Amino acid sequence: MPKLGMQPIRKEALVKATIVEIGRAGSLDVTVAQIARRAGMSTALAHHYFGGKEAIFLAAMRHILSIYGAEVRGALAVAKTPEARLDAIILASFSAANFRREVISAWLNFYVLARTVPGAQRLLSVYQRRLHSNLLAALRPIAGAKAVPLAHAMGALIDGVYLRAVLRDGPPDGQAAIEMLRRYVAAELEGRPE
Amino acid sequence: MPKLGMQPIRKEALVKATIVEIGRAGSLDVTVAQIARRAGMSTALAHHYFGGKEAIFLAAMRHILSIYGAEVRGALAVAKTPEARLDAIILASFSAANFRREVISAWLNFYVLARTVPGAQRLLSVYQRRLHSNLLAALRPIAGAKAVPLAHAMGALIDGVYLRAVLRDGPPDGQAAIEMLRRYVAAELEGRPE
DNA sequence: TTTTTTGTTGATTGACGAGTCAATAAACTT
DNA sequence: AAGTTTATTGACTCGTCAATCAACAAAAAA
Repeated sequence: MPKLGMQPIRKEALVKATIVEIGRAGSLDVTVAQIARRAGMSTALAHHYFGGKEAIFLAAMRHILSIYGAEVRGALAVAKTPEARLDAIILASFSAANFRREVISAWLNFYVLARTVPGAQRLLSVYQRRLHSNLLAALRPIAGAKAVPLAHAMGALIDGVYLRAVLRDGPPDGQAAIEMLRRYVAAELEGRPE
Repeated sequence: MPKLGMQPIRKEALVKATIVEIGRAGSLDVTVAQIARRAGMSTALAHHYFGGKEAIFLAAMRHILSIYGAEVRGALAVAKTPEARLDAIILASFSAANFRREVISAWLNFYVLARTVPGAQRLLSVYQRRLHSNLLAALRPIAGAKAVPLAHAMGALIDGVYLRAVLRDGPPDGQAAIEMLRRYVAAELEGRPE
């Protein structure tokens, strides 16, 4: 029963299954068989479409980062003031779509993957640079010379909150994370400038 | 030529070798054979002394956390004011001993390990609770009601800085990290209290 | 001196997992 | 209708690795 045009459907199913399985396992120790089973196909088919495990992982990572990127872009598009833009980035970073157990778990493991696989390293760098430049663009008009160090600190803080969310059990608290970030920004901005 | 009292020596060698190997590999995908070879013994001996791979990992993790803990304790002992205590924690967190490539890499991977292995989870929780209570004790007298959220944020920020250090290549910049933390604390504290 | 304890390893086992292949089948092309 | 491309899988290969075992050696205890 070979219906045609299966490729994109299968690939998407595999990518989503990969994220779920990494979330479940809590590590990259996930077999192609597990992923394929969850996606409802044989391991051979998974290999057929992606060529190898690493390619599957990279596709899953790209998927997560692209969703995050799209969400940030969307929120930035409607934000008119620098303050609103900054808040948009914060909100997108901890939105229900991104700040979910499995996604965070996958994201942590992609950090580990980036230590080994150059492709993953590159993807993560892109994400970090984009985050940084978005933060900087929003901060420059309102934070003056503080903008650069503040952007760095915010990036690190966001990553740190993600990291900690993964360890606690129970659902991650996006609202608390958002408040933590807002509080920090407010503290830095209300001080005397320069 | 069985000299006696080898156990502690062998164990220590294995623990150190484990940290090095995890740092090199950038992941927990390290074989017992690799660890044993670096420690200068056979795999069978490694199993003999530790019983299994997981126990070796846990011992390595305990080792890293205990060094960090000792350093914090030492620095706190000589700090007299709350400000000095806070700074002591910051300094210890990014000291030359702890803020090293292999150690950071191992530490990141222990975070991943904690998602799977209850023993690792427990160790990490202990570390986090201790860090939090140390921060809180130092902050309470100088930050008032802000102390609790500030302590949470500092913990997350420290973790985030660690996380980011692992991705950049080249040696991690402890000085920059220290300045980031100090700047953060200063910003939060200089605002009007409460 | 026999026995027990501690140290040590080469060789082996047993499991598991990534990737390949050959084969089957249905759709599209010519 | 014959040929080609796409979809799909069960079975297999090959490598790796954690863990175990049997054996040997030397020190300490009996």
